[in-house]
Amino acid sequence: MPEKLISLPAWVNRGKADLFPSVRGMNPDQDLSARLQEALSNKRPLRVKLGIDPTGSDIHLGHTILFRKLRAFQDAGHTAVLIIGDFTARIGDPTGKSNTRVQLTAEQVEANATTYLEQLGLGQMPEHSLLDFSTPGRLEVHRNSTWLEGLDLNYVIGLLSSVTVGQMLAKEDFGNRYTAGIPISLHEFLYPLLQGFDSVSVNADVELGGTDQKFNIAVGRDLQRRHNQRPQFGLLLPILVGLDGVQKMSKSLENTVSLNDDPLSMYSKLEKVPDALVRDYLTLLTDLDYESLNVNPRELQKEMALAVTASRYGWDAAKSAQADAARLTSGSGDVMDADVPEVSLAGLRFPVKAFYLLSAVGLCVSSSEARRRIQGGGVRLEGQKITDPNQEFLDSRDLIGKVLQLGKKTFRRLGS
RNA sequence: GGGUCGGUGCCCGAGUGGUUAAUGGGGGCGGACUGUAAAUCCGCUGGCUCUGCCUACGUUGGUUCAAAUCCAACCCGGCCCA
Repeated sequence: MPEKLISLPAWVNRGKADLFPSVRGMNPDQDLSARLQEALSNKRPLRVKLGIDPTGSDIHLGHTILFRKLRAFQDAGHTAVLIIGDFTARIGDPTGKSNTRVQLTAEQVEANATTYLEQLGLGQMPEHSLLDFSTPGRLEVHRNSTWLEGLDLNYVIGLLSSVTVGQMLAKEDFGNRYTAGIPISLHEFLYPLLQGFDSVSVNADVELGGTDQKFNIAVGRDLQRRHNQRPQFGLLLPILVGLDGVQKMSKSLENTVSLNDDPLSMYSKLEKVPDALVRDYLTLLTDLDYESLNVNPRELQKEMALAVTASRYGWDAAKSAQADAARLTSGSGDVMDADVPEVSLAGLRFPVKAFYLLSAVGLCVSSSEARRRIQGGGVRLEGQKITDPNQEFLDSRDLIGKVLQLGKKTFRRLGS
């Protein structure tokens, strides 16, 4: 053993759930550290692929752990290859129940893609940008319709022949659904193949994904081999558990922190994350070192919330969000100068009843719900509990500038 | 294509002619407690500027004073057979 083994850099390892292949040795096809070494000596950056499905318009913290890893590769001099799954999104992945399958139009998909890129930092101030958009050679953005749209049937059949039904059913979620009698549409079998074909199309060296992507990324390796490419490495990161502390962070489960949340909401949500999650959030969403931090669980929550908010909005904004959160929930009613999201009262006809105000302002989705909230004792105006849903406010001057509170964590400042 | 079972509120799941906006559980939300947590306890959980009105049990029609409950057709799914 003349050469000594190189170890994987810390920035690759941080938060890593799985890496394959990961045979320790000098072989750059089997050992990612050797591949990184090779890239360095050949001065040929690796092509690191990450695919996103523009099915929604919001990026949440669950997505950002992948983007952070992608950014780490960029910062180490490699090329981030971002694939917008506009083609696949248009078809609509019918996972789960069949009746809610939403067909997105090309326009919707395009609009989503645009807002995604903006949230990732396109055209934003570089210092809080998730990805590096400005350094030449560090980012490629592709839409997979470019190569998927024109695929002919012969070719598709060829793709299909490369995987067996048994292999598909061995995939955990297909297998579970199959045995549970939950419908699987045939075209869902096409998804892993199309995603794999993306890897071929961009000649990826590494593909990033959540742990649920192992199968798809492995299919990509098979297809690359069939196309005489060097198969990619799969670098898997954990699926972030959402605010409920149980299920994965997902918009449909309403347990997300969105990148677009204002600093106060972001901080407030994060500082009450279940204790068991704080460590994961710290390692996956910040650069802080867990071991070096305060051991008091409450303080840990706060430090984590502060750091995550800061990574998005900067330390000043995060600190003032923290201060506002403390003031708003202390119950002192000292709420006057807190930086609370403002809602306009324009368009309201006075006199206005309390429950109507609540729904008009968007704090409750329906006026029936607003009535219930008030009857349940969860609504305050300027710290003062409102008890009668039919309480009337005669003039907008009675309301403007005041803070309306729903429950413990939702606040709106009433503006003109 | 044939047989068979099934489609109920955010989810699961009762209800098989009449106080049924529809039992129960989960989840969610609000309150108390607390660390703004967990656990626990209590309440709420279709819509409507609401003492009343409206819409709901796959869809559409029908029977009936009255249907989620009966009938018909259709749509969708599971399983078995081809």
